[in-house]
Amino acid sequence: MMETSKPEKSLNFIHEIIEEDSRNNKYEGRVHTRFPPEPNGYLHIGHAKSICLNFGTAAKYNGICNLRFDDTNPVKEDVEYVDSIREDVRWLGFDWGDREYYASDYFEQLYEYAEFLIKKGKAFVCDLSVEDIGLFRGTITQAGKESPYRNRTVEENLDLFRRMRSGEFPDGSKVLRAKINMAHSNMLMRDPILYRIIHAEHHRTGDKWCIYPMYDFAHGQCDSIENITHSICTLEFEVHRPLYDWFIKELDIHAPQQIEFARLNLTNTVMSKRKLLGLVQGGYVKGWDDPRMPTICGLRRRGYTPESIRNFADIIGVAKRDNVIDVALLEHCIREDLNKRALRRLAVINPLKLVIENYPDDLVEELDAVNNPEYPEAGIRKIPFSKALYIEQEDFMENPPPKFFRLSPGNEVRLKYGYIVKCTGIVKEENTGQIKEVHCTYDPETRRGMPNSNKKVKGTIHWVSVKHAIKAEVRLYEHLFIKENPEEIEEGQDFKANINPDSLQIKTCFAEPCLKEAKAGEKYQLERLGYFCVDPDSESEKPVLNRTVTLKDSWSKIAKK
RNA sequence: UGCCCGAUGGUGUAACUGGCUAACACGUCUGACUCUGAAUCAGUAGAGUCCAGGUUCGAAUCCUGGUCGGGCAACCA
Repeated sequence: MMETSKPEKSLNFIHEIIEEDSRNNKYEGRVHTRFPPEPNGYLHIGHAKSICLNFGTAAKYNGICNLRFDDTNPVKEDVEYVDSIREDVRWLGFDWGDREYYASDYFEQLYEYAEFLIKKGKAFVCDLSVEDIGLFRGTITQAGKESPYRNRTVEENLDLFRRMRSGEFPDGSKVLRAKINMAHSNMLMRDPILYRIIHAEHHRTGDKWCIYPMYDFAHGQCDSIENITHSICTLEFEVHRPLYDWFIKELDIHAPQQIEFARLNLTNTVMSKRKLLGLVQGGYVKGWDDPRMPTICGLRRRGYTPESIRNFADIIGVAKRDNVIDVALLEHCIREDLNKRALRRLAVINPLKLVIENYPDDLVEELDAVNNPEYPEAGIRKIPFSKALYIEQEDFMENPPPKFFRLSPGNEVRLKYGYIVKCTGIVKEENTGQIKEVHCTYDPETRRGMPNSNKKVKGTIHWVSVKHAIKAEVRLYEHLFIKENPEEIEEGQDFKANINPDSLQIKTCFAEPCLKEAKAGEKYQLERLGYFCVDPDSESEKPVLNRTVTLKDSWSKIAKK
């Protein structure tokens, strides 16, 4: 009953900044964040961290979070991505209400900001070529040189900029630049580009514009316009913060606080958009939603739940140091969640026939099986039991090593939900000597509720009735990359050498009949085989099950020793 | 070679902002229980906080100097 005053979870550094601001009444105690993806690709688990961070911190402080599409580069962006992002964020369980915004909503306002800077003498139109701009910028250790166009008059700049807007000049011929300092130690402050000319169709504004603002000129101002208080972004934008603040100050508008955090890295996983695109385009995977992809849609199809991903984001925490999270942690999160919700089913992947010699030939019994042992309210189902069964090949060993609890000659084992059987013999293939079937006898008194049902045996194995089994397709997934840090793979290098050839194995299994009615998206635990999700995209007659994750298996460790 | 940022068990995150034996989670290993060896429960090992100095009664926390890692020279975001 006694509640300790100590909070369950300590505050992360972002929370501390927010609480500090709140103490200083910096934003009247308001917390307003935003998740600002560029619609140029699909969201992945790294974005999920950012989404949880932005929506989560807002919620924690009774604030709100906007969804804003950072669509300032028409040549890279597409509505396809907008739609997928919207769907993925919603699926993760976050609600942005009516606050769905686009940087392109603010193009007119941003344009006015630009004219304002020109009039203030803080921006100029530059005619230098791409190459020359690069040359004039200097290097990381050497100061740059000022553009020869830097001292144009306000009138000339204004005239030129307006003509840029009206479409008078071709792509690449002119840009608008801020007038800051070509000798600044921060390269981004060396007269950064504000606007460039792109005669391209924008997915929202069509051909209304032919000049588009750069990220730096758009992001902070968009934050400001939306009255954002805390603009949470990844570490690589740290060096952009002085510029972010510079625009806000020169424009004299509401000043949000940019806060940077370290992006998520996962072992055996690539996260960069370029590489993910390479996997899709190179045909290494079957699309953005391939269950081996770390994309949100891939994880969803694989069988991950929003809850498990949110929990994962919570557990990994947030800080500024580079980190590589073991995928085992992600897998732990999904096992934990699926253990609670997945229905148990019996299925055999590598069948071995088991014949119960003393079981009546034509008898079929309907055995009660619980759907989830931890949640009785999940109910029970009936499974047909008969004389001939399939068991898993690995559940029988002719010459068992010590500590092998499963079936072996002379040994007793329980058939899950059914009887205790004793192995009495093996039938082998005449030529090859391979085990064709295993024979056993059963004790009719050992069924649940029977007098001998409490008899202790070391092992329990799963089975399925030969006569009644249905066939199902199972897709067994492993990590796509063998390498623990595949992000190190050089740009342009072929993925082939690094891809795990066993990352996808398609097999047919024999399953209990009730799996016939499996519906898309449903989650099952096939005893000992792992957690599975019914593939939503399959057009196959038989059920198709994607393995989300294997069960932890301590036997394989024992066996190795 | 310049600027910015970071460094705590195998991995990640904490440590009431200078104060108790450096905590928690995952992973590891061990045991109990079980109609699966899963789950559950209990327990174990593993860091003295990048290094060297300094301030202090007291430093993971402050100062100085190093070392290592990351980011920055798209008309990408």
